Amino acid sequence: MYVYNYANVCIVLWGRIMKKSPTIKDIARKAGVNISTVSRALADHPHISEDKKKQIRKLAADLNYHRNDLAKSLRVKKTHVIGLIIPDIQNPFYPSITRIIEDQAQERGYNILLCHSDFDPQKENNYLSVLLSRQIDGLIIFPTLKIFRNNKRGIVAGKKIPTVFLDTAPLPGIEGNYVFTDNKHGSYLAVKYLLENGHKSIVLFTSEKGLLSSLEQMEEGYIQAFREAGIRVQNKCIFRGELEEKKGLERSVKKLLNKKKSINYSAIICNSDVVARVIYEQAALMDINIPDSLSVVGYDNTFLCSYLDPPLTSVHQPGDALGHQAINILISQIQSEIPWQYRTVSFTPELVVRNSVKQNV
Amino acid sequence: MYVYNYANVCIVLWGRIMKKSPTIKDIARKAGVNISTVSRALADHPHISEDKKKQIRKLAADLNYHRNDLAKSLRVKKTHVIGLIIPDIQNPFYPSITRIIEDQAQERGYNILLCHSDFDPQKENNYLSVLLSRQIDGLIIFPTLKIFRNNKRGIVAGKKIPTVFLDTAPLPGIEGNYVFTDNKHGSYLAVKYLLENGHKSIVLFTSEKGLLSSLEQMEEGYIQAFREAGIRVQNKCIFRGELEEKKGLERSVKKLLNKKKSINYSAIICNSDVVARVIYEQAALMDINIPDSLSVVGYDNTFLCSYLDPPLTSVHQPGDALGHQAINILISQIQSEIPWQYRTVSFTPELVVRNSVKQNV
DNA sequence: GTGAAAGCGCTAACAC
DNA sequence: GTGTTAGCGCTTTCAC
Repeated sequence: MYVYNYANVCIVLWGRIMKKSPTIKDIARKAGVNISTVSRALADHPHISEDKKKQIRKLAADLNYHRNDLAKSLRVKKTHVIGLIIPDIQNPFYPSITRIIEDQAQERGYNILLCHSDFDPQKENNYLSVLLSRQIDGLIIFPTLKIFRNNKRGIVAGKKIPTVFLDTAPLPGIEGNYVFTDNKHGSYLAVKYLLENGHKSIVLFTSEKGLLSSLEQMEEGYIQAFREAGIRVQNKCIFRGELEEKKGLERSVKKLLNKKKSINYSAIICNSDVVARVIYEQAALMDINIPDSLSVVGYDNTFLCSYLDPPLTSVHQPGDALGHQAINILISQIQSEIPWQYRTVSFTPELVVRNSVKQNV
Repeated sequence: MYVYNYANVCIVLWGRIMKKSPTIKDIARKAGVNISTVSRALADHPHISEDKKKQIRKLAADLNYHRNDLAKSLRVKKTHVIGLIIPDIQNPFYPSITRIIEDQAQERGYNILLCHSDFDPQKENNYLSVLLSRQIDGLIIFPTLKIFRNNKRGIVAGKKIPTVFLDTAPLPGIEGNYVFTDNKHGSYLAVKYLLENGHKSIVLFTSEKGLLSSLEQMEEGYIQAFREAGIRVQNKCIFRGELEEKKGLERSVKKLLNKKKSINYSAIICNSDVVARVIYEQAALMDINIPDSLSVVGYDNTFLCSYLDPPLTSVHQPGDALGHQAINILISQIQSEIPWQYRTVSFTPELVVRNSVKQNV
């Protein structure tokens, strides 16, 4: 590719003459004023005469001028870009959160860099590194727990970028804003409901230990509900599957359903509606009837619930509210001119009963 | 906010001493070399001795150095950022496309700025302007048709940013890459299938004239199918609803269903599965049975289809393939060192038959 | 193999 | 009210 600079106006590219993007310098030359005057006029600075402002704005429009935000950001040390790291936009829990975050951000002059982590600490770390290089003003993340262990004095902590941790209970010693659902209570509700309906052997579908705060919390709630009922929890009823990718999830679900012969559980509590969906699919293939021979409780209460057959009983997480809080808190911190007091917002989940649990076993 | 620069190492902020992000200058000073040496070492330039490289890399890691990409981008005139403008991530057609685009981009060193247009030309324009200011290297957009009329010599065209137009048949005189489904054929298939099943009065649910290329195409296919069958199309069978926002869509659907008494149509062809879903919802409220008193054909063949009751017959659009093509073409153009030959890729849709159409009327 | 220096486009402190 | 100028952090050309 051959590029020649020609009088600061054109570039000869591939033999064709193309316009170089105009800069304030070009506008200044045409208007016969200094570049700082242009800069001020376009920023609607008070001490510039209205005439000049009008003239300069017209010139800018005529030239199809667009400010180079890179230069501005480099200078003022603010990018108005927010990094958003979610597990996977294809999980129906995330689109509404993403949409709300983007809408609010846009309204307040920020843009969103979208990243998918798949709950994979390594992907998460890579993105974090990229986002820091890009000088994001703030970060919203559904973090794995490893991020805290690996990066305590590392990426997030070291750079002190305003951060909202979503779906994570506060971690001792880690400063940051936390917005989450009380997942301990969520699983507690699910277990309690199942126990009340006579279920005894209830599996909790979760992941490898120490992956996600929300899952650790769910385990606690699960255990607590049993304890309150005076029932001992068997270790094998906590099932650790692979959540990271679709194939892995299917494999795990198959494995779990095969175990039904040995451990005769009657119900599964999932950590998301997506897991429940896979259970429905695999159960159908194995001729296991839901809810007659297997009860299922989902998590998130996404619109999948009403479309599944039978409709899925699920623990409602207020996705919209989580997104709202996250973006508002983040922008507040970014724009705060006084020392920031970190916020923790938690929501209480509710059980939404549909028809995937067998009554009065 | 009071900020003091102190020896280029620390900043006193809100009374606390905070580390300023280290720059290559800091590394250079510590290593006792010139900043250009550091720059070269970190870029793995060939003419730097291995010893120095090692030393400098270690120093960078120790300082938790992250290159300032703003400065780099400003200098090299490449941001490695791609703008993605989609209507709404909450429509289940878009998450998989988005995911694929982001994945491929990330793999090749690009990041995605996510924008929601809601098919609103004004929002679209605003985002375009923002993205240009941000100096994106490329753009993927589901455009409204107005963009072409308003910006022929304007935003997109004027700046010559590599662009992939998604879901739009090529527009005469507008250069760019086009990736789309042959929606003319899609609606043709739907009408043909309905006619074969004895339906006579078939409504096409579309939007205001001239909003989207895909909808204009659908109209053509719709008309063609009738013409081939020797049936005259009545104007009132092309229904123009509001797609932009949820409330508007519901209102339009209600209006259309109310018309069933006057125009006794037996089937509706939707321009998306989401529209079909709203029809299902409203029909249920109005005690209209699907498919007995109303047949519905969806569009996109998203996973909604199998979850709706009865399962929705829908025209399949290969979302994944669209996303794949779009991002690959875009990055190819961005990285091309020779004059770019614009590409047009179209996919042929298929009708996926389920149970939402009454047979042999 | 390494250093010196220019400059990307912009803002803002300082001058008048 | 407007001009001059330094400098954000980086890459890259040109010396040596």
